[in-house]
Amino acid sequence: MSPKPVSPQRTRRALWLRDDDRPRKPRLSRERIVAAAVDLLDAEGVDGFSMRRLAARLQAGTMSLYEYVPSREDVLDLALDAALGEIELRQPTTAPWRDVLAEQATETRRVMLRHPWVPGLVGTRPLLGPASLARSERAYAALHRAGLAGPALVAAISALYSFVHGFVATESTWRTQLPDEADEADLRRQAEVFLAERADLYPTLADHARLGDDDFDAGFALALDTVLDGIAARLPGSPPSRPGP
Amino acid sequence: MSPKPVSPQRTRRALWLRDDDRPRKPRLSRERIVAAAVDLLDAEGVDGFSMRRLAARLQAGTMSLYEYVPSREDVLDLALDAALGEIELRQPTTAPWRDVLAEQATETRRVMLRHPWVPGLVGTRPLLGPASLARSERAYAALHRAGLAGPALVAAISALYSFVHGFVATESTWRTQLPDEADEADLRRQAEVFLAERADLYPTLADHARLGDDDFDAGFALALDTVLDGIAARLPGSPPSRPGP
DNA sequence: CGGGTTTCCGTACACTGCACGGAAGCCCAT
DNA sequence: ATGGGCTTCCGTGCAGTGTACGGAAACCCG
Repeated sequence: MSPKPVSPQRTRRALWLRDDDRPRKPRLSRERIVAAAVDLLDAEGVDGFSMRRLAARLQAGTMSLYEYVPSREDVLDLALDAALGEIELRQPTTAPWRDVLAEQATETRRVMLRHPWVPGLVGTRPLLGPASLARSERAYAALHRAGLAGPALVAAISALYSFVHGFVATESTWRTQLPDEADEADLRRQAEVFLAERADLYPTLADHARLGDDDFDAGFALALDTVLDGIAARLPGSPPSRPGP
Repeated sequence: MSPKPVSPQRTRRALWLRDDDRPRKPRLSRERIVAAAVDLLDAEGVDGFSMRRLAARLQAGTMSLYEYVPSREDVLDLALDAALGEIELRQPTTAPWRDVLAEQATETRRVMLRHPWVPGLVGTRPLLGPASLARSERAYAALHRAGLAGPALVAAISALYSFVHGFVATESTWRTQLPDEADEADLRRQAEVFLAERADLYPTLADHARLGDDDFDAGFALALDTVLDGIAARLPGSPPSRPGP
């Protein structure tokens, strides 16, 4: 009655949902590999990342890595969670929700900018690593204590972190597109000209969007505040803004 | 006095900032190539995308493509903008800002879900193609007419589209992680178990986040409304919520 | 000291992006 | 008509990729 009895592995199941117990004693280790992967990614970006180069950094044969890690893709999963693990949260869990969330958001951005390959990967795989989950848990808890629950809670967190990830992703592509100071002014000017030439097509844009000439820090703070305002408006005991359908 | 007289090309300059005039008459064309690229990406995802496979689809030699397109990376830029060009906007520019923005956001999401490789690419390169710019222009115009300008305007748009991109990126990874109906229930259950097992570490999460079991449509609508509320609160002539620093 | 387990890794295969240089078609001036 | 130049097209080649396979060597415990 079952036409397909066993399909051995139809999609790569997220690393976090599997488990793996390897006893014994090595020269390499998963930790060492992941740490080296983060370094390599910092230095060369995701394009310059390869298993051979990673192994070389560890002074090991390429295939030795596969004793500790199932695939290149999984190394990226692990490196991503390791990087996100650098997010440090000083605010006590009992602090006002807005402070907790603001700190998380800015810290997340700081870490993502320190590892410019992170934003690109975040949009590519589900965040189920322990570091990601720990971060989510704190955010959920803060807003739950503020009175949200169920779908409204999920939506609020979702709005916040979708925004943070999206913002830093585009910020990061802009920043790495302007790598050294010399060409930076050059490219900015070129971008200005580019928009100015098309001012008939994009008049408002040409007027207001300075295309990466902006202060990203201030922009982030402003946009973050906007999102937090939106969340605040949905908290119990705040004026109903507009009736839903 | 100038130590580095000419550096031939230090980073790949965004395609849109270059120009290229090719007269004459071909069997291939940039349009045909880009259209085929979108098809290939739809069918095989970004991992299955290669210049050889693309050429095969066009019944052409691999190297013929390079007559029309400088590099694989540029093909991806072009395909991305082509896909974003499918965003259709029915609202007249004179409609209320909230309607314009809401339509843009949901249409963007629809298109991104129709081409599941799009969200992953968006976080990877600046959006300077004509389709992206046209979309931005409309959004800027709508909010400009509502009274925003300068950094506040930029921040509002930035909040909105960062959110949309971020949301659809994670939604998309979840969806493609659950490709066929058979395993879907399976993975959902596994994810539930996964969280339940760790309920001591992530209590709030285990309670409220159903981990992809949710209705993405409703979640998006809710979160989008939250962000729009935040923007509304910043419009001129709305009650000051909290004093800034 | 023998056998089993576990780390390490050389080799090999199928695949990638793209540089190079040649062939073949077209346009136009003479 | 003929020659030259430009522009398509693309075969070949190179350096590089992820990882399957199977062997070597080190260690543990009997």
